[in-house]
Amino acid sequence: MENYISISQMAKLHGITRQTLIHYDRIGLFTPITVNEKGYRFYSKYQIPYLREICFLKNMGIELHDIINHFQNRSPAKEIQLLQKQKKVIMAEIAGLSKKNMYLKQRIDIYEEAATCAKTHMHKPFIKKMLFRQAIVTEHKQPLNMNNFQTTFSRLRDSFFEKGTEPSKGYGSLVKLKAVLSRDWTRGAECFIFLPQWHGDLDNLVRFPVGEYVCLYKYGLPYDGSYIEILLTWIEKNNYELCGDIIDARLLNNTFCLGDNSADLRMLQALVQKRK
Amino acid sequence: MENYISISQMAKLHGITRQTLIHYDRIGLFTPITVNEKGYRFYSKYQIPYLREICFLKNMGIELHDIINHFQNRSPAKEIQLLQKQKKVIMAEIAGLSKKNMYLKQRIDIYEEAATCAKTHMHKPFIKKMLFRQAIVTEHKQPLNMNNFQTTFSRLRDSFFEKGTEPSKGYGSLVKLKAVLSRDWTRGAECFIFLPQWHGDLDNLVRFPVGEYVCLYKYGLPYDGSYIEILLTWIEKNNYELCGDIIDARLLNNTFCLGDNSADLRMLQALVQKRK
DNA sequence: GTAAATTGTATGGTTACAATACAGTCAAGA
DNA sequence: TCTTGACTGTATTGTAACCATACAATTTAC
Repeated sequence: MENYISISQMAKLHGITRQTLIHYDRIGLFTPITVNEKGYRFYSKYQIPYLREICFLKNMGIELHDIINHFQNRSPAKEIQLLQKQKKVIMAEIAGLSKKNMYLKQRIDIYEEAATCAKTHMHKPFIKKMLFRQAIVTEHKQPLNMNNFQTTFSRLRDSFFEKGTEPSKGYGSLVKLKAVLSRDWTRGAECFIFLPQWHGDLDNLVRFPVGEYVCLYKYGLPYDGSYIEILLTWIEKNNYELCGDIIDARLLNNTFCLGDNSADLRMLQALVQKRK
Repeated sequence: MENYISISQMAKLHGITRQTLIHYDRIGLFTPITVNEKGYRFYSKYQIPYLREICFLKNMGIELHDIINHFQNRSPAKEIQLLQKQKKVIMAEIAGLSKKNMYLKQRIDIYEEAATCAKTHMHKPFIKKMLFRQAIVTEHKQPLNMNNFQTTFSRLRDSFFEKGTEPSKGYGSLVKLKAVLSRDWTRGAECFIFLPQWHGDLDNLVRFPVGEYVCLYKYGLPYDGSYIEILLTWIEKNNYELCGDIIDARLLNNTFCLGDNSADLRMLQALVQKRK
């Protein structure tokens, strides 16, 4: 067996294992050039480029099944087709992973804000510049109890998010401007979900303007008048005026606080401008 | 069972299947809030956010096993850790896929060149500007037969490429300048593999300069004097002069032409400049 | 001649379900 | 009341590309 290569040598030469070569033999992808009377597999030097090619295609993520088919009837033209097809697959995978990356970043950002900023600013209004944000919105089902909150949110979510996309930038409730003026906080109350990406025309779309917002971290349920009053008092005292609905954004997923609303961290955000 | 949600409804609400919920029940990831005397599973509305969270983490690519562990002892701080860890995983995956994408592009480029350009230019010298290229190189083992070609190439390959990286830009042989001058083509003959990416200091590195190359497509083995003569004659006639070793690059993997060297497409490339 | 290395086959495990088979349960219409 | 169809349960097999392991036979090295 001078000019033959044993299975372990062949495996070592390609950075794969003996098991893998046995597997390839079984599925008919790559078989030894000869087998002796004891059943030992022997490969030839000239099979090396073939196995390299198989390993290359495998490393490119092509399924063994497809590699087998490809080798049934191989030509440079067909190889180009196969590689181009796989390139598309890989680009689609990269696109998918990038999206996941974005969702993760958005979530992490929210949680980190909740973990750090909230401690220092708790219950005290402060000014913060907010970037442009979009949300989908719907009116809260009345009366405002936990059950209806759930229902409204679920419905809103299902109206937009297919499985796969995730509302990773958070969600919350709106205290409408007219509600503020009438001190009837839940009047026309709305529920929203921030959109993770830009979207054009949607009929229930809200665009939150860039600008200075008076913010306040708090725990508990939305539409809690006491915090809104604190916010309004601060705005008055500091010579600002309210320019729109007040956002009551939930920072932590409510699975962190089932049965304990005191752990439900939220952030009030009110767009303001200096009074002239 | 007024306020309960059946398994199929719950599945539909989350864009998953009944099977999946049964599976989650079995592995203890997400169990129904109650089971009736007939064994029917019933979920609660308040479990929806939990399942959403599970689906989110799952869609981010986190293993169910890790999600189970995470829910054993969950806190915002630990969730941040989990998400950041997953973000790193995903970024590593993107990096890996991008590399594959590059390898595929390089292969496709070579094959397309072989498929299109070769037909029009076959056996006729032409001028082409080449970009900067790097290769690792080693001397051919003498005598120059198929066996030694294989051996030299394998050894060169193994000296640099670990499993995972791929010599996707092609490889070939060098006809040394001194060999050309002495008309003894295989004198000091060398074997090289183009590097897919920039590399700094390597002891067997060759950098092929940017510049004008006289090229010629041909089939067959390297060190075939007749084609080199054609090239040299053309250079002379067109008032150029040879400025370095002649590259004999293999364009198609030799698995396309085992036992039929006439199908072995190669390209001679000789760096030249106009004679003053 | 013996010990160590290598080879063979066979089986179970991995992940997150999908598909299928088969039986029991439930609500609605004839 | 009976039947029909929709829904539920459990159980089993299959997926992809191997890895790990067990155990027996064979070869190689000393």
